[in-house]
Amino acid sequence: MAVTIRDVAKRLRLSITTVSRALDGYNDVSGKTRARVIRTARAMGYVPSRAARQLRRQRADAIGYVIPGQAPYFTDPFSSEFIAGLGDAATSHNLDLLISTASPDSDAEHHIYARWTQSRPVDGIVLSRLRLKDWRAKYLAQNDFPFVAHGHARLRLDFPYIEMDSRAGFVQLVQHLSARGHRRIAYIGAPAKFTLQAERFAGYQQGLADAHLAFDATLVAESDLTRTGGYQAAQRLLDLNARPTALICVNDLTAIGAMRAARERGIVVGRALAIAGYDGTEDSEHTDPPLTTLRQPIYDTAQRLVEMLLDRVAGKPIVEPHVILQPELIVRESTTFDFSS
Amino acid sequence: MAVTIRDVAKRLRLSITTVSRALDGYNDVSGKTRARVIRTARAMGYVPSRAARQLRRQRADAIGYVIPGQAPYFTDPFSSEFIAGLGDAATSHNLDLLISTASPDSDAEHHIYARWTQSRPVDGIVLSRLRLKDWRAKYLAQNDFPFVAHGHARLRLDFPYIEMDSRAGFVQLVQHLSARGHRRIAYIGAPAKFTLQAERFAGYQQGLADAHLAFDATLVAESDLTRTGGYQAAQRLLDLNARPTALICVNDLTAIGAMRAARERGIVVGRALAIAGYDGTEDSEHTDPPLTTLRQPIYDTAQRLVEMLLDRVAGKPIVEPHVILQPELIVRESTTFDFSS
DNA sequence: CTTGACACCAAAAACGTTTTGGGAGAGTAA
DNA sequence: TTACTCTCCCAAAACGTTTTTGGTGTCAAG
Repeated sequence: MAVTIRDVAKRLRLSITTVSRALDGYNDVSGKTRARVIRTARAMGYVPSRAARQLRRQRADAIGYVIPGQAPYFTDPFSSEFIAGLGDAATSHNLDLLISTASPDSDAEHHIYARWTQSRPVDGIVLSRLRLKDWRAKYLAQNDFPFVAHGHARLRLDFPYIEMDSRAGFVQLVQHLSARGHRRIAYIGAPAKFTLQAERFAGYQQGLADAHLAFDATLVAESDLTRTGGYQAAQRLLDLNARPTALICVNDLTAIGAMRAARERGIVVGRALAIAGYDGTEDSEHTDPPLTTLRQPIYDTAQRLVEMLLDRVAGKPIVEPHVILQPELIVRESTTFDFSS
Repeated sequence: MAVTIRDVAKRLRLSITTVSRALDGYNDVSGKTRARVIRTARAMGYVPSRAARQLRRQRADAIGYVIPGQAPYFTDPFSSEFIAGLGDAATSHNLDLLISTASPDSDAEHHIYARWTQSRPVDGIVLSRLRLKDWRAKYLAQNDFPFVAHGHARLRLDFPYIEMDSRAGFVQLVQHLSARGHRRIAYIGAPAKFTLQAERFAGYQQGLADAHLAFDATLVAESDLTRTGGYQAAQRLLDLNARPTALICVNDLTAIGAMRAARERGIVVGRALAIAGYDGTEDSEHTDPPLTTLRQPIYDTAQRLVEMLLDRVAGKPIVEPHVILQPELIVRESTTFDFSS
């Protein structure tokens, strides 16, 4: 079928060993022979069998990522960009990227992690959207399986991660809004189990405190990080008697849904209502009006995570195992109107 | 390290063969022995090594998909939903899904397909966003590598695919617009090499002809299927002296970008300008105003493609190798205003 | 009693690599 | 010459499965 190393060796009248070592760049092969081998191998279209190599080296040369979505409607641009980053990094390191989908804490999720750690089709795993008590982190650490994460958990566990200081970001955002005269600032969040919710919500509260604004629980809604979720949550908030003048959303998707709810009520976003999101997705540039948001470098983060993971897999110490990045506040028309005037 | 079949056999004082055959459900193992084997294997946490199995069976139990994006900014919800469909289908068949990214006709793309066909980490490949002369289809067919496609190519090649009758969809869309009094209907398309462009453009032209409207080349713009691309293309069209009153976009993303261009010019979408897209992504529900679009069942299509691919891999004849689906016209406020009044 | 048929199991080959442990020959030093 | 060191190459083992081939009892039929 496919051309194997044996075919190449036979053609060259060399041993399999020599061909293998020549291709792998060992220095116990003469330059002439190596050149001959490489030329012939390429000419014959030889590519090592992945399975055989994996079996022998006990390494898969692949990494895995489980998209944390609720199928069939996961269309979060965060995931897309994250996957693009992982994919490109993987390719440039000659790795394969294995993808699966499972909603958080579902049976499917448990199953896939069990399979990946036992059957070892991947050398390491990238986690994203961590939960405060993330069973995945616990499980992988327990089984001594290499992994890195986007975001951290509140567990007595040490693992490499990159996270955004989204708390600081939201503090900054509240400040931005209060400086424009907003006094009733609402917040649409995510389920409490997610670390990102804990931090962003904390940032929101901290921001209120900094601005000497009272926290009002009725101005807080929980959603599910989707457009539709944001739409529904915003409906409730906008129908309050004392309507908020500003809406901080846990991510851009939520904000996009919220904008729709406002429009349906004839509330002009950017004038009668300020709305802000988080992520800095391309979507946010094209909303009406363009959305104020906190940008995080999703693609680059994904790439960097792969680097960290590879070090982890290789057993090398990781230079900077806990990276904390600052999100960048991007002010657009959805929040520029000054309410104090 | 991990527990192997040998360990299980030793524990049970059975041969490796028997353990293997018991687990695989052959009927030349007594029921009692089988039960014993299964129980012990589970208790010991035995999971067959993927690599060893692959090597021996000459099958990877995995399928591959290359995201046709321009990194780093691929955030097309089409891909997201497509991947979700592939992933779920793969999981339910106990397959792995390998993902890579490469922009069309790039070196990276050639490289990845070469590697996947030679090194065989996947049993089959799913293609999407076909090109008229798709080298991938040609290449895979030539190398007798199993694949299926979303959309077809204009090649003398027979392969299984599912495609949308987007031509008919666009005819219907033009009819919808002309019935509302639009006479200057513009079109923002994609690069000509894509099959989807050929078909949708043809539908647009056919629709004009059906409505006895003259085709005007200045009302046609080429874009790149992204929001930003749509934004730029729309700018040109909206700055024409004789401005179009309707804008048909090759996909939703393009339409979203176009809407922004209109807003920046103070043109009220839905009143002074009709805009329509294609795909029926969740995005389209939340734009301002909500976007008229042609919905295609991305997630279901992906799942069905996996089924077809598996038949192909197994060498089974495919019941219905060429599926053609009708997109569903979803009329929303972006095109409801009647110009003839 | 012999002959199959059947149920069960073991040994060994094979999949295609990488790695281990030399080994032949040439050159150099004593 | 002998002993030693390089340089270049190779045979064989190993990775963990599945599959092929064949062997041993037991039992029923002839």
